[in-house]
Amino acid sequence: MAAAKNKHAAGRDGGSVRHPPPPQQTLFPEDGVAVGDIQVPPLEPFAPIVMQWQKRAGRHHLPWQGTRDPYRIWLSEIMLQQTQVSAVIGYYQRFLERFPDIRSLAAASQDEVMPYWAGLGYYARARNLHRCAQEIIAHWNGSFPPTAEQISTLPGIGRSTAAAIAAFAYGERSPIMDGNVRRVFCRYFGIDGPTGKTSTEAELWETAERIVAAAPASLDMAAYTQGLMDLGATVCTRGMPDCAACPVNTHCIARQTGRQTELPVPRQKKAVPERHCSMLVLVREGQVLLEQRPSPGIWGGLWSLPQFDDAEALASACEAQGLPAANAQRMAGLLHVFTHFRLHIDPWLLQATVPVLQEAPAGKRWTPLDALDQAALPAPVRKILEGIVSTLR
DNA sequence: GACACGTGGAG
DNA sequence: TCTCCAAGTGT
Repeated sequence: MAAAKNKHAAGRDGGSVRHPPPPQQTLFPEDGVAVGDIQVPPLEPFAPIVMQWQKRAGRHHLPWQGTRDPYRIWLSEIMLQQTQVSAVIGYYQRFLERFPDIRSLAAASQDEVMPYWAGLGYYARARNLHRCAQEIIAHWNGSFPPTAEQISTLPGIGRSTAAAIAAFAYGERSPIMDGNVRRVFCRYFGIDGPTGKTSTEAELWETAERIVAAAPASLDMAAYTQGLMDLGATVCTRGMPDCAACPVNTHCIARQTGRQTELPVPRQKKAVPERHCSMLVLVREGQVLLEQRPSPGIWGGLWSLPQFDDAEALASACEAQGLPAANAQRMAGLLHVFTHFRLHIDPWLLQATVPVLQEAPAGKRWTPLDALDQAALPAPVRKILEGIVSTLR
């Protein structure tokens, strides 16, 4: 154990954990901070302290807590990928009501599943979730594989999510690595490489493994795992961490060096391109024409408005179908921001007074305006249609 | 390693 | 308004 701890403390070739500067030197001479006072964080007590803190001061009443049902744990972990707790709670409860177990999910069609994910984002998660359910029914006799390594072979489940499921459902000692853990570790161990960089991520994973390896066999892995995330979410927060409330503050490198707001170091950001499109809101007899988005791709599997590069393309497509494009009214435009581009949307409302497109073309569907609640709409499309419905009323 | 993939909350 | 980024994974 001492060897492992020492190896970690010393930092490895190319790693960014720093050797403590020699004693008598000062890191910030103007502040008079004696570097000799800075201790390399000890590894062994970390996990037990976090575990005990979780039991005392962590979160215990989130909807997916208090169960060891892998299905519920899995669902929550997928929904929580890159998504804040507050956004997930409602979706989680509605989803479970409709699909209470893995068998009901596997038996459903993707079109039955997507409405329960619409608005949550990252729709490949829902498609993979559905595929995963069917795979578990078909190849794992309806129950989750017994180890994190096996769980991680399933669609939509990477190393961290697999570890979380195994830790919460089985108590397996596999570490997770998410935004919370990343922030806590970067600060506590003074890891200052850019997050996302391969070497930094490798160092973080290795740190996570060493902590678990150094912990006593009595460690409650579920509580430790939860505690790590609770710590990052409620104490070691991004903006202004509450170091006074932190159970591991004494050895935290960031706190000792006043670098709480510098760590973790974000990776450099790229310019976000702008895109434009026009969307057709074709209304006929209280119904609107929707078009299913191809997957993979943005909004894959959801039902959106027919989309065109610009107003001219929209108009010629209308005319080609015998629709009076000249009667289309331009509605208020809106800007929708994605991670990797910004989309300017110009919606055009066309109310057909005579029967048009009696049969919806392939990949399209007439949807009653009063059934949009249950439709799998992208967020901005829902916004557009809500505006239209209130206008027509 | 780079990029695709959503949405909304916080500061 | 604008930036950052949240219980990441797949290609």
